Amino acid sequence: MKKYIPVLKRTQMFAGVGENEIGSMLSCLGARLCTYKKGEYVFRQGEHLNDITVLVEGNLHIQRDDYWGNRSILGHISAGEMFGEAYVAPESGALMNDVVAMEDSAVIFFNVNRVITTCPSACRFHALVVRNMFFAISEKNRKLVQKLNHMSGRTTREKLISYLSEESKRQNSAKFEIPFNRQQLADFLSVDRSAMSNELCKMRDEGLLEFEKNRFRMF
Amino acid sequence: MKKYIPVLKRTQMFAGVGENEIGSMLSCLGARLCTYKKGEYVFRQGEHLNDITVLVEGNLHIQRDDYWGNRSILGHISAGEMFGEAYVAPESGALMNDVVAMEDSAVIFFNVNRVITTCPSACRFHALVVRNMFFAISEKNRKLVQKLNHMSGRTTREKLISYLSEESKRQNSAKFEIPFNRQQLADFLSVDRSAMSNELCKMRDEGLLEFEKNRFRMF
DNA sequence: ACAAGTCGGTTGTTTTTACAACGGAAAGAG
DNA sequence: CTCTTTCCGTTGTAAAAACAACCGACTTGT
Repeated sequence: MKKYIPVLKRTQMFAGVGENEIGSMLSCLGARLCTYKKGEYVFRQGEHLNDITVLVEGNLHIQRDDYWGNRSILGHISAGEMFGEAYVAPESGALMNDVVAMEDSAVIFFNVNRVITTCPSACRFHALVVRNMFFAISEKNRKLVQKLNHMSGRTTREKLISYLSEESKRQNSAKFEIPFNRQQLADFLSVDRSAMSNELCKMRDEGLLEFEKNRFRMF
Repeated sequence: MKKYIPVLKRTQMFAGVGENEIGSMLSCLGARLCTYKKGEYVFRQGEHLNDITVLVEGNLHIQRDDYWGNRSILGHISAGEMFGEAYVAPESGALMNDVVAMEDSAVIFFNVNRVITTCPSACRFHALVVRNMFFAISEKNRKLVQKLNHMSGRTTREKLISYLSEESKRQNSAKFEIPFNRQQLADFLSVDRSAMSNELCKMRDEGLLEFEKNRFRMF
């Protein structure tokens, strides 16, 4: 497990904690290392989680099968990312997705109760980890709500307006750049790329905005 | 503030904490009570939050204006609900929405740093509050991810399949009930009610499922 | 320099959705 | 019981999106 401490140091969870401290916290946090061969399941649909996990090597797919067995990929996790933190609440019930190793991978499990209960002894940095975790989930939450707001528009135009308005506010300027190319933006908003491209151009022709590549300006 | 302790006792945040303990924790958590007349703003777009808040009386709207000033209602908060917890991370930036009192309301603010840092002295129940908060946002996170998955389908049918498959899995049965009527389900999935109703009937005619009111059965 | 690949815009067709309007069944109120 | 309201299915039409296919501009690698 020691060899992965440098990876852990760069995670949100351990932000601001030194390598030595991480090393001494591992047992306190109930850390366990598991490795998976390509194709093996890290989690299966129906399991109950009690651990927050960090992928320290490899990469994973989150996938789901619907009632009739049609599979879809919901996301992927790459090294340094945390996952499972949304399923650890006692009331959250069974996991609905599978998590599968796309290549040989290594995962560290942290018992959630050990993580969020600061030990009275030692562990000077435990409170910082709790804080990091809390803010990480909180921030993830915010992003999800925002994305949900963008996606709740009924038309492509509504979604674009919602997203671009937000980005303009966030960057506090009518001129701003977005971190997506067209395909990525379309995926983010769950719309068809060409239809979206079309809609953007219509909006430009109507004088609502201008753009060039990922640089936008609104009027 | 004391008069609202019974309300606080019923919140997620203080689940399992007695009224006496809540009373003695209030100062430790940096609690402040603010009241608002109908129409007043609790938060304004552009503010930075450092508090987790609980609405203890009245009800609030979350609303947003797009770049050209078109207002939309994103949600509402009723007594006992917690809000603002998604915006307290240092990196989360300015609030993008307004929160407005729909009737005379009372809100209790808790400083987030005081909440998530268990005080070394007293406060036997502080650790429980941290745990409650952590699980509350974790669970909210899970629900958001799930809803996002349902909404990322391109067609009404895809959204329905995603939602109903999930519900079937969750209730572990091909027969299950949903907690929505048609209009609520349509709103949840961000589609038109009549179009959705239509699609459900098509799926029924194709032999994929049966339903009656909010009772479903899948084949 | 050339080939291959990526990216973004455009167009036309088909499918799907939103929207509006209506009607019947059921539930609830007076 | 009757009136009103709510819920849900149905239909038709107009609007919008998905989809597929194509093109030109740029990049990248060889």
